[in-house]
Amino acid sequence: MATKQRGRPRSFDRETALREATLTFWAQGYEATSIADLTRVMGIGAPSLYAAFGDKRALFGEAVEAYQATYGTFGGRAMDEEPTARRGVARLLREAAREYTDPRHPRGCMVITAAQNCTSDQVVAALRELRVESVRDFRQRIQADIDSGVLPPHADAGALARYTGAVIQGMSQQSRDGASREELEALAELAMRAWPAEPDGT
Amino acid sequence: MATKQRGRPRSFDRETALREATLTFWAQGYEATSIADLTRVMGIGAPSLYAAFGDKRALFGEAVEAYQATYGTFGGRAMDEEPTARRGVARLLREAAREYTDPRHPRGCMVITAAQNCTSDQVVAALRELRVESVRDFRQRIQADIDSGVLPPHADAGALARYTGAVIQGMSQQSRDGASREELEALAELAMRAWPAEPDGT
DNA sequence: CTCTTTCTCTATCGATCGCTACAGAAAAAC
DNA sequence: GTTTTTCTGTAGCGATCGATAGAGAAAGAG
Repeated sequence: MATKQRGRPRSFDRETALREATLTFWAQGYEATSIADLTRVMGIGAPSLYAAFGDKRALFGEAVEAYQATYGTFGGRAMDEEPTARRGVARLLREAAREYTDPRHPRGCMVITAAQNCTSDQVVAALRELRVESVRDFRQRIQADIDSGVLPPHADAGALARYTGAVIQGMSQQSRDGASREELEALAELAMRAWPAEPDGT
Repeated sequence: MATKQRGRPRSFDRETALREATLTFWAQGYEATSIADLTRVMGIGAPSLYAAFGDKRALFGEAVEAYQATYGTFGGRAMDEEPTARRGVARLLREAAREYTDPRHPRGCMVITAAQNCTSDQVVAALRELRVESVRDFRQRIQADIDSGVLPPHADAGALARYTGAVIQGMSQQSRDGASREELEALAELAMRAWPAEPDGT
């Protein structure tokens, strides 16, 4: 694996370049980001970009993966670490308010925004699949709580899951439209009132 | 005003052409729609397009106006015709579920989707202003109900307004991701549970 | 050192972008 | 009919798009 490479080694750090590309795709979207934009922020020439990452679509794919592995982990962590679906979603929304307005990186969620108005069906479908998948995960988690009596039997797991996805997408859009962290936190707290109460009253 | 025009009259119907342009901008967004796309769906040549509408941005501006004057009227009508802000928003969300999934036109809301990932700051800002304005209108309507005792005094008009905007944007995105009318209706009904109750219990 | 391999830089490819000059066609004014 | 005005179709403008060919530079292998 780590065998000595022959020939001239690349003169830039691949991870750093990918991180810059990720931030640019996040801020501007897939199609609105040109190769010229990428070579500028990555600090490399076009041939180096193509040699290291394939083509624009492959680079975007790696950027989405890098996003999910870093900035996008808070959602899954909230759902995994909290004891119930309701608590998980409440924490996820609370943390999304902070993440989506963090001044250290672009606003909103890359998976939601980066492939909007994109002429490549393949790119559109890839990110849509990630969004649909996360709603499916919400649903399974909520249904488990209904089955085990943590949520009342009349609760609608599908509707709650889709509602949660919609609130997240709305928060992403609101953050891009200028909403502050405090405003999104108030929005998130309000959104949780739509949930049925758990037996212990939380 | 209706004086006889000299010279050759235009051979296409301006309204019809604008309607087709609106549907295309709605489906694909501002930047992803090329002049070639527009001339094809409008059935005219590029010089006719520029003579009748100015340039691409002016045509998009007219398309947004045409959208608001037709497909986009249901929201304002719901808020105007219902006696309270809560009832107005409930009806707005219910009707959005139908509008956003109507098979006779593109899915979702044009004002929300058409300027995403757009390199023209001017176009981005124009649609954002429309979105911010509608949240401001929600807020004023809700605050009036709080002041008159229709909603409880502890209600937060700003948070409720922003929450409403976020739910609408989330519903638009969910419709584009494949949600059905029935699914969006369930989502809308759930979203209304976050509202404080009115004195009459509705 | 020389040889081999790989990366980097310049320059550019064909395609498409928004947009328009120009000439001919069509209809009202006379 | 002729003249005048405006629209339409062809053809193409300069700029930018994603992507690459080819030559030179830089490192390990021998």
